[in-house]
Amino acid sequence: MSLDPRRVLILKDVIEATSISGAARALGWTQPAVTHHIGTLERSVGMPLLLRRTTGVIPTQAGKALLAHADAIASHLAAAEAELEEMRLCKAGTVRVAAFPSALATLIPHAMTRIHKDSGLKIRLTEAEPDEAMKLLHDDDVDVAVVFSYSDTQPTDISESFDRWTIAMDPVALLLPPTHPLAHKEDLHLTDLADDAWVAGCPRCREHLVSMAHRAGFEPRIDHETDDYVVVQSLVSQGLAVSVLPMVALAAYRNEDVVVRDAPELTGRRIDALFRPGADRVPSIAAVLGALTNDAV
Amino acid sequence: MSLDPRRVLILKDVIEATSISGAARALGWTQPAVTHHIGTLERSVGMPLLLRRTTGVIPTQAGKALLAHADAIASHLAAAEAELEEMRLCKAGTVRVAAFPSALATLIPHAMTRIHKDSGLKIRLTEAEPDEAMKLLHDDDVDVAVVFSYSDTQPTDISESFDRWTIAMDPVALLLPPTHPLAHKEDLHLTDLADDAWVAGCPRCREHLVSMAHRAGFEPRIDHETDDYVVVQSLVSQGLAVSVLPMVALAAYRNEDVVVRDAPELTGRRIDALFRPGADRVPSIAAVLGALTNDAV
DNA sequence: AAGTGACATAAGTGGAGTTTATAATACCAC
DNA sequence: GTGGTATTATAAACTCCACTTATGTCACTT
Repeated sequence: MSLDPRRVLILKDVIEATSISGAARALGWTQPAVTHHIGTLERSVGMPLLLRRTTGVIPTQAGKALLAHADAIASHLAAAEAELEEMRLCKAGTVRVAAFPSALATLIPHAMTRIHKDSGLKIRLTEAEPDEAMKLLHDDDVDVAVVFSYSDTQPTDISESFDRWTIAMDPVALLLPPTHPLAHKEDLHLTDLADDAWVAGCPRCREHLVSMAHRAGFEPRIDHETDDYVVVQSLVSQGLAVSVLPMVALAAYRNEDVVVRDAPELTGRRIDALFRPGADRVPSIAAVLGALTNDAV
Repeated sequence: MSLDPRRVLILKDVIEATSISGAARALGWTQPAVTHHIGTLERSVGMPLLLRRTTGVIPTQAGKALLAHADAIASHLAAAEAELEEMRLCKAGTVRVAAFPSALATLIPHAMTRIHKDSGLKIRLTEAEPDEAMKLLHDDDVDVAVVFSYSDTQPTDISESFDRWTIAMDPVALLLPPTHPLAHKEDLHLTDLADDAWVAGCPRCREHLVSMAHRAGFEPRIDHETDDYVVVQSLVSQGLAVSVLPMVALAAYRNEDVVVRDAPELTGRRIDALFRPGADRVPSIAAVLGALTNDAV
């Protein structure tokens, strides 16, 4: 027969109180209740654990042996309780976050300083483009994936399997070389740049660019490709091409030799924090999500 | 709120089964029962411990933390169970026995070899005269006290506070020098030795001797006193006195130059194994008691 | 001898814990 | 797609465990 851990702990109380009724008082119970527990415990081990005296009880050898283990069990329970309490207060624990580069340069640092200020949470950051970040999330390599998505791209099946908190809407801006003839044209439209050379970013961004161009009525001539927003601005500043970049990327790095313009045809992207369904009820993860959304400007 | 150790162990089962229903099957329960336990456990710690998927569950960080402690608790429970099982089967444990010298020389060795043969029990022996042995028992310095008592001495209050198993009745015999005129007299009575010099043993034995003599109608002349049964026989063999000794003492050592006789007035002593009340239900102690009583001839 | 505090036992009761039944959801095979 | 089979949660009913109350006994104390 198997030992009931609760009764083992009751035995510990009894031995420490040196009497059954003493333990009962300490537990806020009546004496027969404790007597009954000890009785069933003894029946389950098949021998007496206590010798009854009119002055109280004294443990047998078996009782002493069991007491030693009971102490260990009680310690572990107490330690677990303390640890969980710390977690509940976000004093401990690590939340693993994956984010795309420009978010890592802008949104995340704000959120991290806020979290460090009012909790003891540790954050482990991983740089990853959205698709990779979602894979990390799926494989339980991260707890939160900060991703972006364009409204004109189909949501992938994997991205749908997560819950999301939307952090921010991130508008997209046009980038022109200062020397570009239309750099300062009023009422600038996308079609004005139908014949220009373009720099495209990552596959998703390229797709978004093409999609916007199609809606405006032309096929963009994409001469260069890079997902590095510093390189994009560098190419533009030297007059080699025009391009688009999200404002968050521009907030992360801004080349002064680039003219930033808006155009009515431009559609933005949405920045989401993804997490495994239900994970937002875990306090530490909720704290990170909260810090991220509050930081949105 | 305090953690219920049973539920912590259930959580361990669930995580190891990777699903609630899997754990329920393993436990021989239904799935809602386990769901309920996990639910109350989560409520008691104030945060989710598991993330629910349709394919099963995966532990949160808090769940993993608790799992670590659950493993430790389960180990301790298993270890305790194994240890107690060994004790129950008398494969382990130590029984501390106090006994008077002649018992230590005769009864105890027989019992010990028997115990060593069919159990792994360890025995720790202490030599002690009855009064001292009872004090050791009272102070929990030994588990069993092998003592003797004469029917004509009042039981002390302390000896009454123990339970006892009677090991043997030990008759007492007369010791005469071979040169004694009555050494081979038929129909020998105690009064025949009313004018002889006597050797008396320990205080109890002396009391017993005097008591027997009084009943026979004389006051014995006690010239020598020693509680060493070798010395007693040595004195008798050299014709310095007559004496009485229990048969167990004679079995331990027998001086061939002493004549051993019976007499109708002689009353024997009882040899008991004393133990704290209830201790005979402890298997290891019961084994020792059993070996002692079975050895009685 | 009465009082006190220990333990055990019996009987009654309330609630914790379990089962049965049902529903929702996701995945897999056909 | 659709049916079958996983998983989960939830509601309601029932069982039995684990308490309490009440009582008895024993030992020590006054």
